[in-house]
Amino acid sequence: MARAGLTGERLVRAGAELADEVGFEHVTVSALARRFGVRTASLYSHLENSQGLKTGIALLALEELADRAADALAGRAGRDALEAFANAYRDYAREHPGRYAAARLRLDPDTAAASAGGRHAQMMRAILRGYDLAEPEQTHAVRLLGSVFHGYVSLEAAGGFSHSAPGAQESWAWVLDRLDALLRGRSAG
Amino acid sequence: MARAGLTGERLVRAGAELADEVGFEHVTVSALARRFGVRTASLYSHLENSQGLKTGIALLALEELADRAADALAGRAGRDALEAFANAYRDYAREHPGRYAAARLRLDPDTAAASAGGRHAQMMRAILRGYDLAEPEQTHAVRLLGSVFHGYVSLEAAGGFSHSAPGAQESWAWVLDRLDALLRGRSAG
DNA sequence: GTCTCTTGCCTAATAGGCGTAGCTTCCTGC
DNA sequence: GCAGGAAGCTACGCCTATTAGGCAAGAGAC
Repeated sequence: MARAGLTGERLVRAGAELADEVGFEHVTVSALARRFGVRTASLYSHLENSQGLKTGIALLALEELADRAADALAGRAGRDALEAFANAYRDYAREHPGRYAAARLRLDPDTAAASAGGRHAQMMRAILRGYDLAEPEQTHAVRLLGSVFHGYVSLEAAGGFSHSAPGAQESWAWVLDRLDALLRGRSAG
Repeated sequence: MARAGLTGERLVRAGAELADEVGFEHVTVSALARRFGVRTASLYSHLENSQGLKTGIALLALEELADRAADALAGRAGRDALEAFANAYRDYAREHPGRYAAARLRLDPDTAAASAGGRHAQMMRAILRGYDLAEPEQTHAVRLLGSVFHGYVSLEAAGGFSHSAPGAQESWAWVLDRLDALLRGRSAG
């Protein structure tokens, strides 16, 4: 019988594609097996279990998102960096809704510590170096940025902004502008 | 046989309690039936299906949350209103994590239109009357508030703020303060 | 070119969730 | 005291998750 060439890596990668197509909550071991033309049970040599698959997709997404954000940040500072970073987030979520949802999966502390999650926080702090914030304000600001980015992106993904004017893009630009002003400590504009 | 006294209403209510106890994603028709000491199939006289149960819980949560927010808002304006509203959101999410998660369920357009979702938007606009924002800024601001509240609350619920100083409460106060300044059009403070 | 051994995918089987069909039994109105 | 409907039941079919054990394809030794 022709072998399908399954590996943990390939399964996670295919799982991520599946997530983008059908939604992260519909990623199942069975669906993944179907995609490879293989029996469900066959995946268990390469996967701990269903949860492990989901965790793998989450880790992949966190890594990809961190890579994109890092690229976007390269050579930028201040408002420029803020916007590039924010857009990296939003674009990733729009292009890869399933992966983005996966990235929000609650990980156990050890897994989380070994994930790219830390890079995300580091990058936000790097952006904030362009503004003048000492601790504990800097931590507060990291949390604010995380909240706004995640909140906006997930409300947009849920369709919250799609049935009213103005468009989601305009509000996004306004939000980033106001956020920049807020961090600079001024706001009239 | 002793009747359990099932009704759609009671099932949804019990489903909401179950959600708070075990998490919204673990609410199942079977678990609900067990809770009533009844066979799974018996619930289908009162429930369309599993999705209908979840939708019911979502609608209940939206309603409850709107009621709380309305209470919090009564007699307040400006910054006071902003903080009361924000705290109503956060407190509800902390007391009822399962219900809060349910409230984020994506509803089909008709259901969404008939839900308390509109009240939420109306209340945000009411708060913004205390600030000086014309359209389209007002809509942008509604989206910003929604993003920050939802984003902060969901990151906090995911444990994102629990393993570092300062505490989530302090950041929350800072965020509300900055948000108020941002909306007022000033920010040094 | 054959032997054998590992590995990769298979079948079989259990357990649990969702949902439908059709049955029984209790309660109510008359 | 009976007819009819509502409430919950049994039985079933299908889907997903997961474990255990089997067999054959391909790799390396000779």
